[in-house]
Amino acid sequence: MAAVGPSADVQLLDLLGASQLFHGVEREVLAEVVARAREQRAEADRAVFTEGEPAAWFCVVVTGRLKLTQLGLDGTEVILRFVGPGEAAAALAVFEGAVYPATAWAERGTRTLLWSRETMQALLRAHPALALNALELVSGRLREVQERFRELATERVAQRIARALLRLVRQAGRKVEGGVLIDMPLSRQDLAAMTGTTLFTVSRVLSEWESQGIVESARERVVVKRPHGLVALAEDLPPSQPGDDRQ
Amino acid sequence: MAAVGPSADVQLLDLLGASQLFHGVEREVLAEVVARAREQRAEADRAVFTEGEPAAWFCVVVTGRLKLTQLGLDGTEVILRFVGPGEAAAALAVFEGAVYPATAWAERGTRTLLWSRETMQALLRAHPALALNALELVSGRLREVQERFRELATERVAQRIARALLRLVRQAGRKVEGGVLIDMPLSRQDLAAMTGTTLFTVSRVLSEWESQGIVESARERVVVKRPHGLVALAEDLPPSQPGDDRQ
DNA sequence: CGTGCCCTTGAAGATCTTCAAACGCAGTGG
DNA sequence: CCACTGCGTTTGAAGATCTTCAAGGGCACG
Repeated sequence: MAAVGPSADVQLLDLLGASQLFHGVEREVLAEVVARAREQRAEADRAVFTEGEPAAWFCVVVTGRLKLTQLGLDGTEVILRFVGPGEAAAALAVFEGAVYPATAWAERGTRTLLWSRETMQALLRAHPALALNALELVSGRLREVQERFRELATERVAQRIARALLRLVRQAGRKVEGGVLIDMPLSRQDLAAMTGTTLFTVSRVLSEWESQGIVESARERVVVKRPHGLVALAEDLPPSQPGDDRQ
Repeated sequence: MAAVGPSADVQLLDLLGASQLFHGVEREVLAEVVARAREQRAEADRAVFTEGEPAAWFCVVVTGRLKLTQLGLDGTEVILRFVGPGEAAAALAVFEGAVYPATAWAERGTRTLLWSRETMQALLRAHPALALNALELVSGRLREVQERFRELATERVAQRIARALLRLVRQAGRKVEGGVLIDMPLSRQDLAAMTGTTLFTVSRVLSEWESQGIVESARERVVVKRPHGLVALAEDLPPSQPGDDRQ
């Protein structure tokens, strides 16, 4: 872990200035925020922070990605969401609770900015605009989790997997020949942990969709070939035809 | 709907002063807040606000209770939570989004305080302490929904029903002879909508628990006779003995 | 070239939903 | 006062959905 040097400041200012939490705050405040940050390269296979531990650091991803998980009583892992560049993690821990409500796993090569809980709370108190941004941030996240809760409560597995893939396309989609690649390592187990099912069921569903030409999948890799097909499945509409996806 | 008269001010000041959103703010601010509120008696069988409609009012319950629901695509109703006296509803709608993310149904005799979206946002901007309270409020709610999400994703129906009952005991429990009454009209369908199952399954589970002496239930009414029994079910522990509950 | 990890597939079965029928209590109106 | 009626509830039976367990395949990486 190292203090942020002046050379990195410009990039970081841009990153934070475009982030939901810090957007719209004055340049001088942003400079103060950057000055108080510590940068860290996350080590692979080690959690950046761990569910249940005292909340010490607020976190913004610079490059790479975090995976936020919770553990069920029986040890089943649930994936809450992925955190990409410019996005914040551990907001809850710092704004409200005393412990992290989730564990954060870093992809290889992930770099993060960290602020201590105390620093973050001081910044919020000193700059009301920041507190309002934080309120918006957390509110948006609440809306999203409530929606996922409703989906989990009312929809079948295939439908939920379709939704998960569509979210991932929006979040990490990259156009490739013949479709949209979800540009991150994504195992069947990951998809299962996102949708409240098992890796076996995910495997079966993806195989079925592959035979219908909706997706193409390999080891930790999914390409969505016909997004409209997934939308139809997610919205529980009559299945679309292969031709429906041309634009 | 009527402006709040001076005679009601003292009670309302107490109620708001003790609420999560307004606690700790200065008396004069609180007075301003009350002055800007409108009080409303909710009509039975009519929604106080409706999912998907433009967010116009922020809401705090004075007496009675609101039931917040969402609709699934197929019309299945999901209950997000209940809102009691001093608690806020439609926080999301006002702090972040443009539309209500849920529908609010009032119990008979429910009275609410309402602030327009614009008023609420002006108050937040004018009083940073209020924004920090709001941040804490929404953060706490996010933590709670994430936990319920995990439960829905990892636990069996009976376990989730046990948890729902324990939450209701905490929220609306009233000691009665032989147990704790959940002091509100609570149908099997309600419990099903809280836990992502069907009223039939809830009925079967409650019948089973009744035969074990854990609960006693009637039409829209549940008495928890052995809370520890429910805790054991919720935590997936070996079943407790009837004697375990004496204090 | 082996080894580990992820993935696939089948079969069996648990869990839960769906549908149908009927019960019983509460409130209503005769 | 009583029958009627509506609504929440119960219960059984059938079956859909999904999980669990087992076995094996295949790709990437060392």
